[in-house]
Amino acid sequence: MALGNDYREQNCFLARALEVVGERWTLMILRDCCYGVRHFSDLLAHLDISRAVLAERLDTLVDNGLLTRSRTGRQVEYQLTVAGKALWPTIFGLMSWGQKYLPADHPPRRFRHVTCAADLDDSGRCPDCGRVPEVADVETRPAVRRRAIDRDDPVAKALREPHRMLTPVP
Amino acid sequence: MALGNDYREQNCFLARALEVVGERWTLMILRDCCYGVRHFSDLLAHLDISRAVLAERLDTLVDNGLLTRSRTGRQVEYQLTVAGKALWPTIFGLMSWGQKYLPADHPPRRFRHVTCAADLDDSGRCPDCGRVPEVADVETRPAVRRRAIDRDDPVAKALREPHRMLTPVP
DNA sequence: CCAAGCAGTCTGGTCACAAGACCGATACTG
DNA sequence: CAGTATCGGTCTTGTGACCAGACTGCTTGG
Repeated sequence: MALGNDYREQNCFLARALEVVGERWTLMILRDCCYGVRHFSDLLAHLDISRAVLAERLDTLVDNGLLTRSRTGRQVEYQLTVAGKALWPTIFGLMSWGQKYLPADHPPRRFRHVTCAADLDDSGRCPDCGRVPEVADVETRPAVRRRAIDRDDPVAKALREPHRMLTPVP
Repeated sequence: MALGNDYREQNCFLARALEVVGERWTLMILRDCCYGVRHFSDLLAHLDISRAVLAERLDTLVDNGLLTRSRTGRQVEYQLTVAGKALWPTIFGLMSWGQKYLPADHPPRRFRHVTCAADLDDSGRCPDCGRVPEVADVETRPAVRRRAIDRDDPVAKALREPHRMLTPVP
């Protein structure tokens, strides 16, 4: 969060965490990685972020051990590490908080524990087995009523069908 | 998050949530409110934030229904609404994520469910009753080993003793 | 009335971000 | 092999956010 004062602070790990994931776009990037997005160009198209900022964010995520970077042919692949995957409950928590307490004009995307086939509750827990499932065991489905105006990048298109988290998209 | 593009996006409540709480300092302010901090000057001293930014953040938090503002005598009091309190699990989640996955040089502050007298686990759940307690039912205690250099504002001093969340501090 | 404390607002300089041009490395194509 | 497309960046320029600190205006106590 390198903006002058970087939350240097009293015994607080919230400040530490925000130095890594508190910058603009970072959580959105991680959300997409949870969906299974792995390529620079896909993130670019899906997020409407500037190239420079995306490159910088990916750098700090790799540096801090939330993503790995690897070359496969002409593409570069970004993948979540264990630390990165561990942020999923937080991301999900923010999402369902927003859905519950903020006015919005679009219906919510749904998330389901695949092994129990039950939709997650507000805190990301599966009502059937009572546990908070790993990202890998979650499937996401588009909202029930589709929004009128929809994005048109490859990632958005792929996510119009049910999709297992972390599996490659598009 | 009013920086040009404000995450205007496909069916995603994460973007919506980040527009409200994704800006620099916002989550730190809410954390302090969870601790029970209620006055402008206390936040100012505890966070080392600029006055202008603090005023702006408090404005948007009040506007979005996370805090209420009221005058009591010469002071102004900020208090968490239901929506604001509902963010506690997310804040706690980020904190324990940071504690688990980020290197740091200081020991963690502890949080305990008062009715069960048990320390919360990573996901903010009480291992005894198995539920995620409300903020109001949580007590925070300073880290076991005190850090060498410590802050010296009223809030920091108050939090050197065990403290029930949401009860006034300092 | 005066002084003090609190909660802001104002100002000037610095830094981050947006948008888009440009660059280099790696394939594919003829 | 040269030419070209694609991908993943870097560079540049303008705009807006943030920081530090001075200043203001309201409320209360003496």
